[in-house]
Amino acid sequence: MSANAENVSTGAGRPQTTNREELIAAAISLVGPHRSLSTLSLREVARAAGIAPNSFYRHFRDTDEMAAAVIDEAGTAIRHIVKEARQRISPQRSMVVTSMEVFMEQLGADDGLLPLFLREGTAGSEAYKRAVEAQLQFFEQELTGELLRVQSALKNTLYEPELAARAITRLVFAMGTTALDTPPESHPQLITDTVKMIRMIIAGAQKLAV
Amino acid sequence: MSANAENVSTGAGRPQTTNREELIAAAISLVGPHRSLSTLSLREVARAAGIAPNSFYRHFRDTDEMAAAVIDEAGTAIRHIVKEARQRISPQRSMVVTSMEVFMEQLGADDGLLPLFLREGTAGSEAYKRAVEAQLQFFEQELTGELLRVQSALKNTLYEPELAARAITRLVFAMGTTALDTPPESHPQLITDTVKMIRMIIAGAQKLAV
DNA sequence: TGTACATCAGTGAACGCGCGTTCACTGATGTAC
DNA sequence: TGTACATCAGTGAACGCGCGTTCACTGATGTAC
Repeated sequence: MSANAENVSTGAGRPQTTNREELIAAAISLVGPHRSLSTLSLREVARAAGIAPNSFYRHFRDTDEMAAAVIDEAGTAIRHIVKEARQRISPQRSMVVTSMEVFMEQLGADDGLLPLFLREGTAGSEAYKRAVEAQLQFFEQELTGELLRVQSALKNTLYEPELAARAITRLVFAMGTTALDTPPESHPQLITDTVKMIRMIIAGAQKLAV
Repeated sequence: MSANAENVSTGAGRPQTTNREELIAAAISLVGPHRSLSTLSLREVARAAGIAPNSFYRHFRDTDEMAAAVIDEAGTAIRHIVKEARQRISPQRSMVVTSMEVFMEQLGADDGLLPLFLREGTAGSEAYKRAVEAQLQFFEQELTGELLRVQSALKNTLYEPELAARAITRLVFAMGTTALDTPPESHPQLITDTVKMIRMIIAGAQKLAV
């Protein structure tokens, strides 16, 4: 996906003054928190990146290929964020609350990668949706493991832990999508609400296991 | 919203051979289960309805106004479906299972109104999203009432019933959106999974109430 | 009953616009000799 | 060190297309007289 991402000089040729990364950045800044990638025009992206429209073809076959690269980048970035978030989790702080905080933090982050990701999972072409779905399943697996670890430490068992993880993941993403369209003042309330919902799911999975 | 919906003859004039309803129907058939209303062009809709492009203006100010009418219609239709579904609920059949069945039935229905509704709630303009959000809150209220009724009959109490209703609603819509992009063979599995998730939420709300 | 008229859905032609895409070209670079 | 050359990102001009929108027009109808 990123064979051409580095400014490699293999042999000869005029060096790139614009590269794929810059076009991707231009695309991300253009879509902002509310537009969909599929509404971007080639000329618009080229304009934002400061190149002639036809120069776009030096980097991508078409806008679909660029959109795939953008989603790829967003997925990578989000995986990295999740990894980082896991290191914030400590015995003192609830995993659920910490994760939600990180999630909402990222919703408002300047790079806008999480909003982009949430959006393309529901709008966007088949290919985008598949990319997002793959990431979601990755999160679900991680969360399943995390749930089992915590619960077994507490000597609890869970009913269908994969389903519980799936419910939590989908719910959080749904609430996150809602948050995109509500003012930031309402976000703390949204977080506490979502945390309560997650607690219901976990409590229910415990209860049904008995 | 539907002042001109009937073929009223007030005074005089050439009678309509095409009306708003036909344009709305054309729009619905064009978007199908996967396209978004916002990608429809005026000319495309006019073509599908068999009128000249400029005739479109006899019925709607622009495509946005038509889209609003489409969502309005979808909302009305879905409210009607919900009402009908409630009559299928009996002491013998679980409310949760019955509702999910109706929901999935509508996902595959020919008119495609529910898919349209799910889609515009996440894609689509601000105005569409507000329309969908309003319907969602309506569902949540209904479900809260339903939950309280059933649980009090069972001598149970619930922790934050509104939140439980909200979690269930959002989860069902999220799973429904997923179902739109998966083959029908996988739908039975999706239904049983979603039913289990709903049971977790209800069980959790019961447990946390103690 | 007959006629003039207002109403109004629908029309064909035309407009300017942004779009994706193509073409032949430029010119800076690293490499081979 | 100098020169010829292959490479390749970037360019300006041009294309045909579908779009939203406007204009002046048509013609079927119900109503007033």
